[in-house]
Amino acid sequence: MQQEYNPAEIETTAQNLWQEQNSFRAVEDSTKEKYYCLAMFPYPSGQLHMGHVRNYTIGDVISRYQRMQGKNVLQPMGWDAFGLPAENAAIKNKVAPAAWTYDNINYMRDQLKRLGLGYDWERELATCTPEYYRWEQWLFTRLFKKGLVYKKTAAVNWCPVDNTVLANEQVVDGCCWRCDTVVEKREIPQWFMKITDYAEQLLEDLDQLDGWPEQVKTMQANWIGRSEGLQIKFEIDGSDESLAVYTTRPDTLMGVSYVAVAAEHPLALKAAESNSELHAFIEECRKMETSEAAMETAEKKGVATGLTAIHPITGERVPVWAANFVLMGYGTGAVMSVPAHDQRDYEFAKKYDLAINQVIEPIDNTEYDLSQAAFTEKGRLVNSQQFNGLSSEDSFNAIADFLVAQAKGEKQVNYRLRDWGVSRQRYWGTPIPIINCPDCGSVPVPEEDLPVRLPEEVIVDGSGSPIKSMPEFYQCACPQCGADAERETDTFDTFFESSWYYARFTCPDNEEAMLDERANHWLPVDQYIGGIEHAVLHLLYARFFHKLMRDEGLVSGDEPFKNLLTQGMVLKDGTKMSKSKGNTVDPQALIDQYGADTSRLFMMFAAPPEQSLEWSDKAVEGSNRFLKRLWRSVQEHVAQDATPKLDVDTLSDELKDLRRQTYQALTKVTDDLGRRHTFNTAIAAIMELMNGLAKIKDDSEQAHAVTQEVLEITVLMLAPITPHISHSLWQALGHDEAVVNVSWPEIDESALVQDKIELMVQVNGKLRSKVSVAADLSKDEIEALALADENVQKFTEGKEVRKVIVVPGRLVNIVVAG
RNA sequence: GCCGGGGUGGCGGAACUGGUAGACGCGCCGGAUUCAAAAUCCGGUUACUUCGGUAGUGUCGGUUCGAUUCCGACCCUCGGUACCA
Repeated sequence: MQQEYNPAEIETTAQNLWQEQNSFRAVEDSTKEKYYCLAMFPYPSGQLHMGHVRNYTIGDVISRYQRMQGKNVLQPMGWDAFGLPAENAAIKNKVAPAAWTYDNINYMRDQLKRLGLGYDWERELATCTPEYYRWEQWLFTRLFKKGLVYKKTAAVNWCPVDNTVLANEQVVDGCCWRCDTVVEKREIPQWFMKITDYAEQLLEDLDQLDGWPEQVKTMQANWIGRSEGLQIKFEIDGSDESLAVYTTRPDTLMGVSYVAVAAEHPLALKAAESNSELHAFIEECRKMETSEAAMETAEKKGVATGLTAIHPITGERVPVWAANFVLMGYGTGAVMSVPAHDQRDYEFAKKYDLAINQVIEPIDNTEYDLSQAAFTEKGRLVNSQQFNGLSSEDSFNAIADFLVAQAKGEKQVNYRLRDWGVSRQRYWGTPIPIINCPDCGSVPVPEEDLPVRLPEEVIVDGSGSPIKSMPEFYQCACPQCGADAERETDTFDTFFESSWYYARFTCPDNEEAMLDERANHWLPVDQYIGGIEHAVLHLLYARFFHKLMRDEGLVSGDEPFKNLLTQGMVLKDGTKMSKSKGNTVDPQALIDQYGADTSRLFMMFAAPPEQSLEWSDKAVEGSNRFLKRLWRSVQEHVAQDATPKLDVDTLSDELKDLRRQTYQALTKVTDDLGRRHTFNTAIAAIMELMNGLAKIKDDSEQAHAVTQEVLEITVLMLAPITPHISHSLWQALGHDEAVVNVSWPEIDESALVQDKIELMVQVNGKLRSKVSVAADLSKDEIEALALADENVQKFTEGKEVRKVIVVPGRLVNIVVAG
């Protein structure tokens, strides 16, 4: 069979066979080691984008490789189907979000199949179906009864013209993205999950995650932000009220020159009633965005409230200011300010002419000049009465003891992590299963009434969620007292759905329970793969959910994801490819033109998986060329006579070298695919091997036998990456068994033995020569050989040899004087 | 602002534990093949050079026999920043 490489044909053939044989159906089997490989499921936005192709190819390469290693592999796929884009599409195209979403799923499922990804499609799930979301409604009501969820008011972005809540993404430069109106903050009641109850565990258990990248663990630890400090009470002069502040630097307490409260702080609001300047300032702060980046980069502003606080130790009177950099939702909504030792307080004090009192001096007795910047390091206390002379560290306890004794303060562990607000004032999400009764308050929907179904036949027009004006949805009877009541019309944050789907994949068909014993069979996920942009939020919420499910007795482990691979972004024009930015490239054209194998090979070859990949539609040709060359090599090889038996003892040096090169490549590819996940270097090694094979001009029988071996190993090494062409070529090489069921090749150690090695010779760190030596030569012999080398002597002649460094198997460095 | 990445030829990248900087691929240049072209194959390709070498991995400095790799300061860029997913 001598024919052209025709990807469309061979890819269809291979995919049909996998489907007929149910090759990727995962069945629980206690006799084989399980391997659960999961790539983050997609939002069904319409078409696959390059980020998906990259993500799912990585997952498929790892899955197929582990399968060849003999593991029982589970690789499922589903749809993160609730979310904002469906509502935007609904407004734009006048289609219901459900219909739009299901259409997208159908289209994208075909695209995934066309890429030859080995999923167990029997486990497919979509989070927008009641069969899925009923279980998170169920869990929520359980957590409600445990006291792990609660309601409180929190700020949202509000567009006063559209009369709707805006996501941060919908706020552009402080204005509504649709009508350009200045966005306001509005406080509304919302549901929260007590993730802070799990802060300590979420932090501590990071230590269990050996298979996670350090950077992700660091980001999560910083996000949780555990700190030890003091909560300190300041009395308000001439009032019964007091003000609590939290500080991690109680050593600077004696340098407090003012106290700052959030604009929405009750004290500020009260003072504003008789202070028009303060009132105006609070109004101005209401026009601020809610995002952290916007708040932190905004100009620091404040207004004196006219109130005075009493210093808990000195009794000194200090002013209370309202400031835009103090956040009501964080800590106590008030901070003590020490301009001499905090840079932000320093700048604020300079701006508003407030006192700057030094109370810490450098430990090395140098003078610190406070005229330019705050002294923020730790040191020794001065101007601090009875605490003078103590170090910052020692004063922590001394000041804490003093305040505790006087009931003016206490030690406190604080977290930067805030409770998770899960309410969204949107339509396309899971209805929050709560009924609001005028008498009983918030009542969870009883288990037998679940799921609370989201009506799917609706019209979305941008004026808010349609279910908020659907009495047939929200009117109901209180499950406790039977009185007329109203259902919650808010829906869950879509992170809710994506926080537990990995577990549901183990038993998506269970209609009686959220999870069953199959969860403990497959979990934890052995390899999780997804974008680095999920390093904190999604991955932290999923870890939190796992612990919630564990404490409900649904799963047994502490952590959901054993190993994590954070893939870099696919960039276009230097920035993240995303639908919202409109810079996506449709991979369909790529697949149509070159086939799935070329697309997969290119994505894996272009960059290592953790790095970002700048898209270039020109650079695909090379990958295609390589596959065509491989195809031709195999066809030319099999066109010859039947392959004779390999006799390794009679091989020429050239053929021995080729075999060594082959098994060196296999060693590298095994390590690159299995451990390092550097698919680009694995592919480079395979290409090098093919280049090596092409150089052999030997048509002896033994050359033919070695070629057969080289090609078989090459086809198997490529099978996880380019499964279709490997399927076809494996058959061409004379095998009946489908390559999808073949094991990873064994390394022939005897082929790797090398008796001569090449050493680099440096003089003063500069490469001057290379010597070929026997592999077992001693250090002294190597040194003598290097010193005697002609090229080396040119640089050592007449100079004193001070030192010779021999690095076995690598190099010799001769250090000479002058 | 804060947290975490990244910066190496014309381009994507390699160098895994401090030991040959530029593997592999793209592009480009030259050659073979062809009536010609495409495709394919072969060779070359960091810069400078007096052809001996010299310089060179964002910038500046340090540690070391030896630094892309470790340390310090800085610049640029990307991701996240709690309602995009």
